[in-house]
Order: sequence, then C-alpha cells, then structure tokens
Amino acid sequence: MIDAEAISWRSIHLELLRRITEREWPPGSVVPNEADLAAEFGCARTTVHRAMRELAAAGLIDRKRKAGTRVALHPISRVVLDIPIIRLEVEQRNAEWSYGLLKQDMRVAPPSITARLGLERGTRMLHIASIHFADNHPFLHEDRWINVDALPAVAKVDFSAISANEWLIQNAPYTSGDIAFSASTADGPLAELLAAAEGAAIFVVDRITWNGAVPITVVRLSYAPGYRLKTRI
Amino acid sequence: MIDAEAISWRSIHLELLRRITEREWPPGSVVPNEADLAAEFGCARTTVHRAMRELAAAGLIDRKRKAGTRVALHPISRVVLDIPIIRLEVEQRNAEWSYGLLKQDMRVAPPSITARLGLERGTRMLHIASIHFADNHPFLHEDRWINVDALPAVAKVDFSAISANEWLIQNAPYTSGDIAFSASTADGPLAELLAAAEGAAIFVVDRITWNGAVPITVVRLSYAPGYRLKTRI
DNA sequence: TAGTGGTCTAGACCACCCT
DNA sequence: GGGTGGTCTAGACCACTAC
Repeated sequence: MIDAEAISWRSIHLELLRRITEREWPPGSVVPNEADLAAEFGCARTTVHRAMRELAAAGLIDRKRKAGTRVALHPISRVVLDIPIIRLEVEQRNAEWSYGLLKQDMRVAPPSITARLGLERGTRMLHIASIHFADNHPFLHEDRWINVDALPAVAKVDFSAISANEWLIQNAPYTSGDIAFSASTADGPLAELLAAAEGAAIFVVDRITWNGAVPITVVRLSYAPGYRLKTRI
Repeated sequence: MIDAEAISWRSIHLELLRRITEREWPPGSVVPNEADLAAEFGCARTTVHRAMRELAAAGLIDRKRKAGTRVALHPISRVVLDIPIIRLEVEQRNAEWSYGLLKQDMRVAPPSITARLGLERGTRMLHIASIHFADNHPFLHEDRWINVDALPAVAKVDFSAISANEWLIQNAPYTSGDIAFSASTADGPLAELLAAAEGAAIFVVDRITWNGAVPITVVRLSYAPGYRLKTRI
C-alpha cells in the first residue's frame, strides 16, 4: 500500500514523549510492544520502531528483547556537547582568532603523562605549549603531549604556523578518547599567560585520544577566567 | 528476497568511517549517493541510509537533498554527557549519599533570576538551598529557584525529606533546558559549606529548564574542590 | 526540473533472553 | 519455547534544493 495517510515517526515520537512526561506511562511501567502500537497508530511496525529508538537513545525508555520496553526509572538528562576546533570556537563568538606558540620540543615525558597513555616511562614525546587569543585577549592555554611514534609526520610540522589543535584534527584520526572537565586555580606562570589574577578560577578540559589501541595525544586546555561552556538539553 | 547474505548497517558504518578517517574520502569531498553505495555493498538503500544517518548524527558528514553528501570540513567532537540524579551520582562512586536542607522559603526572586526565566520582576518563587554529601563529606551545594506558578504541588513538599533535585526529576516534566559549565572561586559562606579553603576553585553547573514555554526552575550546583566531570568520546 | 536524501510500507528472518 | 526488539529488503512517494 502506498502511504495514502502515512503517520510520521516524529508524530509518534511526540505522542509517546507526551505519555511519558505526563505520567500516563509512569516510570517503570511496561510500554505496549511495537506491533500493538503500530496497530494503534495504524502504521508499520518499522515506523513505531523508529520513534522508540529515539526515545531509547535519549535514555527515556529501556528496551530488552523478550522483556519488552519500560519507561526508565531514573530519567537522566543526556547532554550533547559539540567541541569544535578552538579557532572556530573563537570565531563563533565573533572574535578574531590568533595564536602564539610558546614551546615546541622533544623531551622525555613526565611519568604522569606516560602512565595515562599506557606508554613506557621515559618515552620521548613532542611537547607543545601555546596560547589562543580572541581579539588579542588570551582565550586559553593549550598544553599538549603528542606520541610521535604514532605520528611520525608530526616531527616536521611548524606549529607556529598552525595550532596543534587544528593540525591534529585534520591529520590525526582517532577512534576514542577521554574528556574531563574541572576547575582549577591559576598559578603564577599560567595566570600571567592568561592575563588573569593570581588564584583566579580556571575552567580546565583534559583530553586524551587514541586511535584504536594507539595513544595519540594528551592535552590540557586552561580557559581564561569567565569562560562558560554552554549547551542545550 | 530474504537476507541470504545481508550486509549489516554496522559493517557499512565501519567501512565508511574507515574511508573518512583514512582520508580516502578527504574533508569536503563528495560521497557517492545512497543508491550507488547500496549497489557497491550489494544491499538495500535503506541499509546504507541507516549507516549514513549515524555518521551524520556524529557530525562527520553533511547531507543535503539534491546536493548530496560531503565529508565534514571541520570534524567536531560530539560528546555525550549523562547527568544523573545527584544521589545516584554519589552512589555510583560507591559513596553513601546524604543530604541537608539549608533553606526553604517563598520570597521575591532577585531580578537576575526572573530575567533569565522570562518572569516578571518581583515574582515570588520558592528558594531552596541544600548540601549533598558523599560519605559525610560535602559533595555539592545546590541553590535553586522554582516557579511555583507552574508547579503548585511544590509548595507542600517537605524538602528535608527528599532533595529538590530528585523531586523535580520525578514530578516536573520538562521539554528543554540550558546548561552551562564554568569555574568559580569559593567565597566565604560557600567555602565553609563545602569545607573548602577560601578561594578554592569550584566547578559550577548552571541549569535552567522549561516545560514548553513555561519556566520551571533555575539551579546552580557548586561542586566541592577536586570534582571532575568525565566522559568518553 | 531533475536528482538527492528522508520516510513509510509490508513482509521476513534473526538474536536475544525471560519464563 | 516463545515473545520481543533489531534488522534487512524491495519498492514507493515525498521534500527539498541546486542547477
């Protein structure tokens, strides 16, 4: 049959969302199975499945084969953060991005770095420190260690011409990573670099990326005071 | 035809991912259309579509009707944060959760609060301040304003028995919200409440939620020093 | 206007897992 | 064992938009 009066999966999604948020289907209760809902809405089971997959991805329902579908007991907010290249993050604030390289040298990485990457103690890595500016004001400090063994090409790059952040995203694919957000205080050198008061609160992002089992880089981004990472639910 | 040797959308997803990360399809290049890929992989177009939808959701490709599909120029990391109820967050750290109510009173909300919610100046709201503990150590300070007009039932709740965080999640559906993460320093009263040193760096989450166009609540969570919000890419 | 992605259908088989 | 969600197919029409 052609879709003479086809029901959209979005309308079903909204209706199911309504039944959940209005407690028509309270937390923990069993939701009718896909076949029954398809009959109720007069559509194909695939269409119901499409709607329910969205709800499951949002964490609002729990689905198990044979056991059926239940409304989640503890609805969690699932927040999506888009983390762009730093240059774009600055430009999206309608500010002019610029960049200054502070350090670029091969050296034995400290144990705290090698341990987090699962590399041997004493491994030589590329250390890069730099500052990103927004309209000539310090925006963030980037402190990075790169596993040169995984990226031989990186040894020849001039990171005064392109930021490590941008070069890596364009040239070093990765398959997984860890991210941690925290708060820290600006010690002497960092405070000076960020033009911040000594002891100012600094928003910090720590990030490690791997390509398969191969560690690529570990980086700490220290944002100038006042930075807020925003998103919508 | 039955799926005698059906290709799974996951295998196609992985293959397309490989072509993108290994620059076989470089950033900005045009990807073959769904029909061609279906022919190449010997599967239905729907299956290719399923795989490409995942890539589009991850921000790796940009899709437009008629214009076709291109590899994204600036691959962004899309990070998913799961924000649970505070009690569960503590318990997931294998710590015992407890809770202390500091304030619960109706009062005229400050203009900074009403402005953010789009309410009239001088609106009376329910103000709640509390501390959440992990193993009897301060974990976070919750400072919250609730729009009582939207939730009449909230006026009768005893928030010394249940945290506002948990009551709202279980009783106040919302459809959208803003979240902001930032760093702040602990001033005198907050430092004392969190058992932190004066001037310690505090990880702060500001959150506003709406149900449709109706503002529900605005809350500031101030975490004790050392807190890290972690996730994986 | 023509080509592309987006969606829906009806049917089928499979994988999982509770009972 | 049997019911449930997960997936795939082949086909169709629609919506959007670059050309």
